[in-house]
Amino acid sequence: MSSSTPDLNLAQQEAVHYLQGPCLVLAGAGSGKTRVITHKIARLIQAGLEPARIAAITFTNKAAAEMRERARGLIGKPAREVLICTFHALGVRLLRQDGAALGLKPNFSILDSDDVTSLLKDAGGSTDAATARQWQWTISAWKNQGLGAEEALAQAADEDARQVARIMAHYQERLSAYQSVDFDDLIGLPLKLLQQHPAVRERWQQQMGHVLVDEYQDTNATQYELLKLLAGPRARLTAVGDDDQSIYGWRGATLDNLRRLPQDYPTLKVIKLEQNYRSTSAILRAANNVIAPNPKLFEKKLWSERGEGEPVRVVDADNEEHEAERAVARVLSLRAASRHKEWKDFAVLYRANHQARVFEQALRKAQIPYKVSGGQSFFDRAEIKDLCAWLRLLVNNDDDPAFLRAVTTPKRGVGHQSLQQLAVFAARYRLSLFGALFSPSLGAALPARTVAGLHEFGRQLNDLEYRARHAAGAEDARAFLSDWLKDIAYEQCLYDHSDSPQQAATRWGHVNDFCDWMAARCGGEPDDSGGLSLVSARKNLFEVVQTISLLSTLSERAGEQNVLTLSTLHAAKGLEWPHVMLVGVNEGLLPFKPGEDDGSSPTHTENLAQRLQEERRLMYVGVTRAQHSLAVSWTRKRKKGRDVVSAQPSRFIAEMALDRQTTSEDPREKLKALRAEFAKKVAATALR
DNA sequence: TTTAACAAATTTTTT
DNA sequence: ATTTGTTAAA
Repeated sequence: MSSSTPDLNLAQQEAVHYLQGPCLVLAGAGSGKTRVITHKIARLIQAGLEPARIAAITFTNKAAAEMRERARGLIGKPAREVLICTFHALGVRLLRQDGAALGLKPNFSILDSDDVTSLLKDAGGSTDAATARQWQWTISAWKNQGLGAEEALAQAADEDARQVARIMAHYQERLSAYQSVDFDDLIGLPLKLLQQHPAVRERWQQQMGHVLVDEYQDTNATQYELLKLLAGPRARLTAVGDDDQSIYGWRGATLDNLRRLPQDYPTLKVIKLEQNYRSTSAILRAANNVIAPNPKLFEKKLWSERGEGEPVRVVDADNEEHEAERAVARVLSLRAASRHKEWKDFAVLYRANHQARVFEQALRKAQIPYKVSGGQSFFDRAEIKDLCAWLRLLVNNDDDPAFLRAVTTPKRGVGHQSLQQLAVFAARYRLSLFGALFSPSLGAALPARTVAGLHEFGRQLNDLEYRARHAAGAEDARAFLSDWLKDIAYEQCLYDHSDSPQQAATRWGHVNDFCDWMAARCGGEPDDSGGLSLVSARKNLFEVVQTISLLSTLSERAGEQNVLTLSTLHAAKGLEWPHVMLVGVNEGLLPFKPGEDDGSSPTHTENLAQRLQEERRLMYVGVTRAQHSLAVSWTRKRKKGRDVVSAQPSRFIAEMALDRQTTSEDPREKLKALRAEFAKKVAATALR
């Protein structure tokens, strides 16, 4: 156990030692909030609370993994019993345990975003994926406000909204038929559960001795309600957050939660962490300047003892390619300046995922190793989704979206036409697609060849399910998985469908990574359990499968590689690097301009101002990621759709109020000047 | 009716 | 560049 006088500053100590009631810690960027949370966990244990009764809630798996690691470093073994997980993982836990009260079986499936899109396409009778996405977005927003289909219909403003509300009703019917939930349900349903079932609520409140929330400013309305219920009447709650780093408004996060906390909890203790341990004063000054125009919810001023440091650089480039070249040049020159710098000391941050591409090319050309974080996740790969569909179907036979994917991989002569017919058949008899496979009257409804294919699929599945049920522990799981892959000849399938043999090999490699990872998890790896293993040890394959949808990265250890990081600003939150380059800081891109708004969403001026504030916070987050050096770059031209348009530097660059001489000159210009001079000389000598 | 090959359109941020 | 929708061949 840690000593009672940890090396914390006064504010941090106060936050850690205040156990009398609800507590809000306003933790500025780089002020050591993870440190405060882990020390507070230690303090709670020291004060006699059982580790298993402490919950620390984060937003991302990465944050949860880091906190778990730090807690273990500080507290040792008891840390393993502390529930450290994401909001969504907590929701899963609640629903697995008590979801029956809502008519949800413990083996329910979690649909990923793509499943939801295609489900909505189907439920709403749309051929257009873009409209389905729109619906998805609207429905998600409703759910995040705690609205169901009926309420949404009742309060819908126009016919459009009413139509989406009706589609939502269909969608919900499908979800319950499939025994499936979407991401928003993982918060909304647990909330409903605790609201409507007092016995369950009291049991969970009893269980929760103290709840700590990380990144509190990112909570949405339903998450806040859930938190309040979990913390219970005695409000054993520590919320840690920073209003200036609220960048998830588009996902339903609302700063109202920060505003309401002092009102809902009159005894709330508010503690500000204002000392920054991360950045130099030059960087911090730029950050403070950027955020200054925003209205303040809580007044706070960050300061640091790290010295003035290098001035923040502004870099201009002709276009994206040139910008990438200059970024690479900067990395190389910084690295040359001191031989101690490693690749992992550098990060390139940008607004949107697609901006990564140019930088990837430039880095590859310069042979600089890199990783892209915040891009598409490992589990979004087609080959992994194929396998997950099979596994999901094994766990939950009612999971029709999984069925549709699994039945066509590998191809077995059953195409969409047949599946359409099967769906009609299943709907008539109120069966799941899987259930319909074994109906005796199926033969009358579908052609014999198709039925044969379907039966073969069903037989395979039954066989697999039987074997999977008995697979526990790493060795069993590994054996099961490789048998299965052999059974369905998946490797062959990959080679048939890939463009090139080496692409197939890469994919097969992914599949093997996936299997290794699954097996490791079945063996009860202590490392990354997604917060779902109270009693780790050996796990059944089924238990592991159920948590996959929540994950994005395969191993949290990827961060330990010595490579440069490319990341979106959103994905960069909570991280830090010695040298950061903020790229594409252009008007229209960093204060993002929604493009031509075709009147589909009425944009109020008030809304627009809020959007700008959030963009500013995003810039603030980017600036505050840097420890020693920061460069901000923009391009004079940028691609907009197919054509190239001229572009302006972001207003945020001016707002940083940097000294004028910090603008670095382009080495190419220097070279050009030298050449010109040389040419003049040559011309002069030639004249003689 | 299925599948593979081909043309076309599309990008803010994520659990 | 990737991914969806369309068309032609098997």
